[in-house]
This record gives sequence, structure tokens and C-alpha cells, in this order.
Amino acid sequence: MGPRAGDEERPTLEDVAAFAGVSRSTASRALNDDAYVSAAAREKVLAAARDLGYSPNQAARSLVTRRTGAIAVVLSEPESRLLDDPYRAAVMRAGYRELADVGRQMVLIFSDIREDLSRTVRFLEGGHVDGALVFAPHRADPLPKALRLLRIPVVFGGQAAGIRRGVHVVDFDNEGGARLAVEHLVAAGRRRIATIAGPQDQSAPIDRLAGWRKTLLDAGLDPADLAEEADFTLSGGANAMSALLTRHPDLDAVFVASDMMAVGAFRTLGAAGRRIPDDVAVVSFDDNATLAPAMDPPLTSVHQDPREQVHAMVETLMRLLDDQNLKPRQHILPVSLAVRASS
Amino acid sequence: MGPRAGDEERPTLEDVAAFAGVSRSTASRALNDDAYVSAAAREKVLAAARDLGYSPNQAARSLVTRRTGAIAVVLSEPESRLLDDPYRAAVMRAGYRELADVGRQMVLIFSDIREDLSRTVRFLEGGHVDGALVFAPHRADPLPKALRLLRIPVVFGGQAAGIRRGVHVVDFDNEGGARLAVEHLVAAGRRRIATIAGPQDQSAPIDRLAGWRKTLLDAGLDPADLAEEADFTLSGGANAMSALLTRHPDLDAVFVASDMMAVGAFRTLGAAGRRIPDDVAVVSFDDNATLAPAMDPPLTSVHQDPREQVHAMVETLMRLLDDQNLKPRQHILPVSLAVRASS
DNA sequence: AGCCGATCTGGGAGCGCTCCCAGGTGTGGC
DNA sequence: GCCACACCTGGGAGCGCTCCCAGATCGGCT
Repeated sequence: MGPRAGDEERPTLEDVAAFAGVSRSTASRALNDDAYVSAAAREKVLAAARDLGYSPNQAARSLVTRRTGAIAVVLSEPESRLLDDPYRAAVMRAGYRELADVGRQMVLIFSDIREDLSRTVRFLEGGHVDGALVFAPHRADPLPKALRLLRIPVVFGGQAAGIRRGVHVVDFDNEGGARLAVEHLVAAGRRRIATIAGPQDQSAPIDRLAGWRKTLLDAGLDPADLAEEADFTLSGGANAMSALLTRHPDLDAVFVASDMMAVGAFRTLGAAGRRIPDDVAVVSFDDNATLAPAMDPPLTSVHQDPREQVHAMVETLMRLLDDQNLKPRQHILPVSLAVRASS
Repeated sequence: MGPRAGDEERPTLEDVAAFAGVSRSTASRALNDDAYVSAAAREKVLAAARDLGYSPNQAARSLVTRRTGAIAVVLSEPESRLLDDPYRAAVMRAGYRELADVGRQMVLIFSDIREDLSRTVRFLEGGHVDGALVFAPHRADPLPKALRLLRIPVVFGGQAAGIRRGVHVVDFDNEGGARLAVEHLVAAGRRRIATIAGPQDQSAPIDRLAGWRKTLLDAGLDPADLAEEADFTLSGGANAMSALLTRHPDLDAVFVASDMMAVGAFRTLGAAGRRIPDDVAVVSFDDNATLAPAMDPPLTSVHQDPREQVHAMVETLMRLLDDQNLKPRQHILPVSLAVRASS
């Protein structure tokens, strides 16, 4: 019959050792492929573990090792933003993969800026995880500062609210991406290039706006009055486009700080009888895999690869776990332009 | 100075007890608000815990209680599908919230059908979590059957691959939703109602196709040759629409099994010079918050609320944790039709 | 007074694991 | 022939917590 079927008791390391005819210590060494175990003993232990269906008790293990093997991925945003942001979905997926590749389990934490600060902090310091990857794009978010006081290793994805020094950051080149987009429009002969900027309480949209402005100036064009701020939503983008068209009926291009706002801009342009790209070229930022290629016409957008960002973050975090005194640095990743029919 | 600043050592329960002048047992009782602790003792312990910045060691706790306080949310799909599926993002978000509401931590598991079975199973039985919410829509997915052999409490979201009995399931009324959509089209006077079905290796699209067929028959219309299967992608939807138009140039409506495929259908219809909804009405399934309202014209779609589904799943799982012998049942949730300009 | 039960407390045991240390065995060098 | 040193093994301790049990205290009732 082998081991009793339907047995409620899960086998322990001691059981495996007894079954293999060795001591608990030797079994432990074999399972954790330690040095100093004979090949014969290792074989026997591994076979016993397989036969008994043994899997180690993680609680017992991390009680003594003081490591959990889990890493938190913290997404700190107002509730509304998270629901429909495919970029975040890609971040989660990438986080899972990249952490699995280094043998770590991802524990996902959603943390609404306004509500969940103390719960999130309590969880992170509760010893559930060995470290954290934190995405907290809003400047007013108190989380990054709170985390600084904790002893837990943290790497930020994107600029951490108000903190420029002493933290590990992996960010995209937002300003450079905006520059790519605008240079593309200039090269195509556009001269009245407006922008729909994102909320100026976040680093990324601030940098994108700065990139647009500087590139125009470098090209000898005047940015004055050609920028309109919106809130990253469809309707926000539509309204901003209306305002821009009213002020500058002669504009021939617009750089939009996110794909979702570009949808709104498309609406307004269509309703106003402007053809894309013939009358107005549109370039966006995000290159959202769901949205950008699905639009009509397909949207030219600045492509940022979340997988690449998360990979760099995990790499940094692993080094940080080895060496708590690792010198913090800002790691800026390049972006590229995905050119489609809208420009 | 209070407790030493920058102390590496985290305080233990024993420290808290000593500080409060009581025993470890009493401190434990106070912190877990057990009965049989005097008000005075409780006060002292709570104050001590606060002053020392104590947070309990979860590993030690779950070693003895055999509970982790964590619940896995398992998304079992081929890698490609997960990246750009906002429905899944909503499921994750809802899972996090609903589990937080019952004091549980979500641990997210992505499990590629083809690659990750053994890793997922190993994790789930490793004692990391107390139970699991599993989304495994593909009929060929071996995960549900593998989980059956484990002793871990599981609730499925959507029909579990090939298993109809003995499992806990919370699903949407896919057939009823399709019926709503088609009845809406019939009521609007449409008579040549085609469908772009989803992959017939999954329960949900199978049921949606069945609902379309039955409703047509009930209305005295002939479904023959008006169905085309596609793979839930944009291009799949576009190609299916082409095939349908070629076969039936006179069709006046199409029920599409997902929003993403509806985007493809829109493309094809536009290229063929058909106006929506004047020439061809389009109704879809998903009511993806990002996509459906953003389309031109905005898409009529069957609305399913992932939060509601997850809520029911968590409720069932909590009951299951209390009572392992809870009688399994199929819980079917109603859906509604979000009517927009495309129909 | 005496007793019983309810209320409260402290110490011991032990969850399953890893790590340390004390040994045992074999091999090679002098 | 003996020591040094690698290699390998087993047992003890202990991680920080919860639970059990024995005991202490205190009313209230016979």
C-alpha cells in the first residue's frame, strides 16, 4: 500500500529522514543541497521525499533562517487608477516572472494612497517578506518616506515621492521619450505641436512635459500656450483637445502624455472634422498593448517595457539583500518610439 | 532615550511581556484578544507593544497555528493572454480588496498552463497559504484535477476544467448574457444576427455560443452558418468578421464573444464601408471598462462584475475553511447589458 | 466556614526546521 | 605507524509563538 492513503498528517523532515534511514540533519543537508553529504545519502533522502510527498514547512524554515523567500510588489495608487491600467497588469506579470526566476514568490500589495498606509507598513514590517518593489508615482504619497524608516530593503519603480537621494530607483527616460516623440513630429514637418500633459503631481508626466518643451525650443519652435494639463482619463483628454483646438485652430500635431488620453483626443478631433494624421498628427506615451494598436488609426506611441524595468528592479533588490550597504543609485532605462499610422 | 535607536533586534513577545511586567502567556492572550485577561493587563501589554514597536513574527505564529492568514489567487492561462486582459486585472484588484476585508493577505500566482503546473502545485501544498481562489478557464488545463488531489480548500472562478461535481464554483451566467445580447438585437428589429464565438476549448465561450444559438431559435431565426470561431484577439475578430461578411453580405447584426474581438470586427466593418450601428449592429461580451466606452461608436456589451464574483468566492472559501465538509455547489451570477451606441 | 466555579496567571512543551558542534571515518604525508 | 585534515554524520539547541495545564485569587452560595 505504501504510505497510508488519505493521511491527514503531512510528513515532516524527521519522517523523511527515518524513511531514508539517516538523521534529520543529513536529510536537511541533502534537501538544501549543502556540501558534505555523500551521494548515497542524498539519493536516499531525495527518493524518500518523493515517495512520501514531502514538502518543507515554510513557516518552520523561515522561523530559523529569518528569510521568507517572498518579495512584495507594492502598487500605491488611488483605487480608481488601478482598475483599468494595463501597464500595471504588465508590471504584475513581469514581477511574478522575474521573481520566480530568482526563486522568490511575489506577494502583491495594493495600497490606496489615502487609506492603506498603516496597513501596508504593518504588513511589510511584519516579516512576511524579505524586501519590496514599490511603485508609488504620486509626489504626495507618504509611503516612500514611511518606508525609509523601516529596515526592509526597497527598490522603487519610477521616482519615489519627493525623495531624490538615498533610495534605489529604476525609472524610464520620460523626458527622453517625449523628446523622441516630438522630434519625430518635427522631422515629419509639423510646426504647431501642442501637448496634452498628465497630472503635474507625478514625476513621469512632469518629465514628459519638460521633454516636449525643451525639444520644441531646440527646434526653434515656440511652446507658449500650447500645453494643456489633463488627468490621464479619456474625457480629460477629450476636453484638453477641445481647449487646444479652440485656442489654436491651426495646430498640426499633438503629443499626448498617455494612450488613454489619446483616445479622448481622437474623439474630439473626429468630432471637429480633423483627419488623423492628415490634418493633425498624434503621438502618445505608454504604447499600451491593448489600446494603441486597436485604435483607428493605430496610435504612434512611446514604448516602455515594464518587463525590462522590473528585471532591473529585481536585480538591484537581490544585490541589496546580499549587501544592505549597497550604494543607492538612479537607474534610468531608455525608451523607443513605436511608429504607427497616427503620425 | 527609550529603546535603543537603530537596534537591529526586533522585539519579541517575551520582550513585550517583560516590559509590561506580565508573562509571555498573558501578553499573547492580550494581543490576540483572548478571553480571560484582566483589563489592566491588557492595557499594559498593548502599551508595551506600541512603545517597543512590536509586530508578531508570522512564521512563528503560523508554525504553531498551522494557519498563514494568506490566500492564493491563481490565474492559470497561457502567458500571452494575461498580459493584456483588463478583466484579470480587475479580478486581482477585487481579490485583494475582498481578502483584505476578511483579514487575509492575497498571494498572487500566475501559472502558465503549459509550464508551471508542478511549481504551482508545490507552492500551494507548501503551506504558504490556507486556501486558493483559482481561475482556470481552459478545459484542457490539468491544474483543477491536480488540485483535487490536494487537501487545500479551493474555490474556482468560472467552470473548472472538465470537473462538474464536487468542486466549489462561482461563475457568471454566460448563456444568459448571450441571450440578453441577442434578445436586444432581435427587439431592435435585426434579423440576420451572426456571432463571432470565442475559443471552444473554454466553458465561457461555449456557453455564450449556446446562448446565441438558442435565442435565435426561440425567435424563429436560423443560426445556420452564421457563427465563426476566433481566438479572442483583435486580428482573430477582424478575420472572423471578414469571413462572415463574405458568406452573408446581408447580415445586419453581430454578437461578439469579447470586447477585444469587437475591436477587430469594427475594423473590418469600417473597411467594408458598413456603418455601425446603421448597417450592422454590434453587441459584445465583457464590458471592459477601458475598451468598451472608448470605442467609436461606444460598444454595447454584456457587463459582468468581477468584484461580485470574487466576493462570492471569498465568502465560500471562508465557509470552507471553517468547515471542510461544506457541500460543494455551483453559484451562478447574473449579468446585465450595458447598452451604448453600437447597437 | 467551607466549597465550588468563574476568572485570571505563569510556566512548560512543542510546532518543524536550520545551524552548531562534537564526533566518526577515511586518506595521504611524513 | 601516527598525525593532520578532509569528508561526512547525528544530536542538541533554539528560532518566537500558541496552547495546555496547574495553580492562584475571588466572590457567592450552601
